[in-house]
Amino acid sequence: MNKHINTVGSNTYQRIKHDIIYGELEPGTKLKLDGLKTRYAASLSTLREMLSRLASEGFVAAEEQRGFFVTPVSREDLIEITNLRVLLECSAVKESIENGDTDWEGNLVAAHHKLHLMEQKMLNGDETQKETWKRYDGEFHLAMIQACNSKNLLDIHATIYDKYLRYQMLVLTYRGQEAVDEHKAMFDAALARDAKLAQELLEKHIRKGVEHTLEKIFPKDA
Amino acid sequence: MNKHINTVGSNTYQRIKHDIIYGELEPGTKLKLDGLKTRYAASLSTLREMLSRLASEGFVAAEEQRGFFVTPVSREDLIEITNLRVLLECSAVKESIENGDTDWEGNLVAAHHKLHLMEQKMLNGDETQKETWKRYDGEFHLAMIQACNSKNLLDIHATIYDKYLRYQMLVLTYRGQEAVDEHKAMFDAALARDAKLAQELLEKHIRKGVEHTLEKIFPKDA
DNA sequence: CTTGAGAGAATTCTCGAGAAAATATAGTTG
DNA sequence: CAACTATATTTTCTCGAGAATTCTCTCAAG
Repeated sequence: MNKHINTVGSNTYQRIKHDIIYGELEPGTKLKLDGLKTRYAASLSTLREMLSRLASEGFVAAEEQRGFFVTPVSREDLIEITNLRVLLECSAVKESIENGDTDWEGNLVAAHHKLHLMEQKMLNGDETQKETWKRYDGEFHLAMIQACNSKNLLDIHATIYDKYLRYQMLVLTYRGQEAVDEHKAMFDAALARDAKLAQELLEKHIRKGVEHTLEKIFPKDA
Repeated sequence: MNKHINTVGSNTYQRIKHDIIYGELEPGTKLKLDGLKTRYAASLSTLREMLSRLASEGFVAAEEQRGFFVTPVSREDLIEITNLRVLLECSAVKESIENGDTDWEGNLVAAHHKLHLMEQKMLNGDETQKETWKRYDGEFHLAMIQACNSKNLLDIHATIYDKYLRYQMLVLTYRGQEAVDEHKAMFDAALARDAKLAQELLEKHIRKGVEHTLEKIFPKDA
């Protein structure tokens, strides 16, 4: 029971980050300290500290003497995020498959199982838990790369994934059976320890998902 | 002269970051707020804000309710940093070479020239400006990937490079003619727009440099 | 000699107030 | 009417103080 210590700071940090990722604070919004103070019930110093953190992670844009903004979204940014995710996650999945032990396999099986259950629900028309589904999706992808033996890589990937997630939340589209099959195929490739195949499937999976998102958020570009 | 960065906060941020990278704040050191307050002449709130930022970049380790520490160094961490740098920089150099325009070439030529001059000085025995030399080295590597068309990638790379730089500063060894030749070869490959060759040379260059460092900081591996 | 409890000291965490800077408003001039 | 200047308002930036938590040292018990 690794209970999270509830300091005011880390609590508001998590809430602001969540609100940005899940679109409750819209891209480009000016974050006036006085407003946040009432909304999150924290002091200026504490808020600044957390906004600085979010700024260096890239969720908030900080302009000297001019305040904080929710980082804007753009077509180019989504493309960059996607390419980075492909680069990092493919590299990590290779390492992970080559080094993963029994524990890793166990966690992967569990993660895929949970995701698969949720996907079945979605296919049957129950779309009430999209946020939970997306969480299981993220946990599955994390489980795939967990054994890559690089804390640094996992940290960077986590941030990139959250940025990707924000774009997903702007549309929250469900690709249905197609995505389900892709997850299953990646899962099988990982258990079969076929790193090369897993990498190829993963890249296709990521890029296909983003294609949908791109089309919906930034349609029709020259 | 777009140089208006004179808030107390960003100033101390830069100084602390510099002191960590250049070893003036040793790895593992406890960063007591009261001590930093006198050393950097800033208030607690301001210091916390900047330490939080450095923590999310990975230069400082922050433990809830227990304060801040300079991130420790380790053999494993250096290996992770190196692998990430190879992954990111090789990917970026490919994009850069394939997309770079005339401006990019110009800046690259300039950066290599400055680096080369400094390398000649070093070869002639003038070792008084190692810090400047390392800066030109960094600027050359940055110039190589500058045209990769991904702000996100460049940002992450900059942080990873600074982490690598900290390990370099712990030993500050000079590989001499060997490294000079490698820089020249990469430079030529870039101008010839041979992305594949540049990637190979870059990976070898990075790994060779780190081999030296690893041996010096963490000698004797099982 | 080791272990554990408790008081005291040190340190972190949180807050509101005043100084500095940026933005908005009003007034003047060509 | 446009453009520039001076003033007023808003917002950010910086600071020290008090509350909450952790650490340290002493002392007693097994």
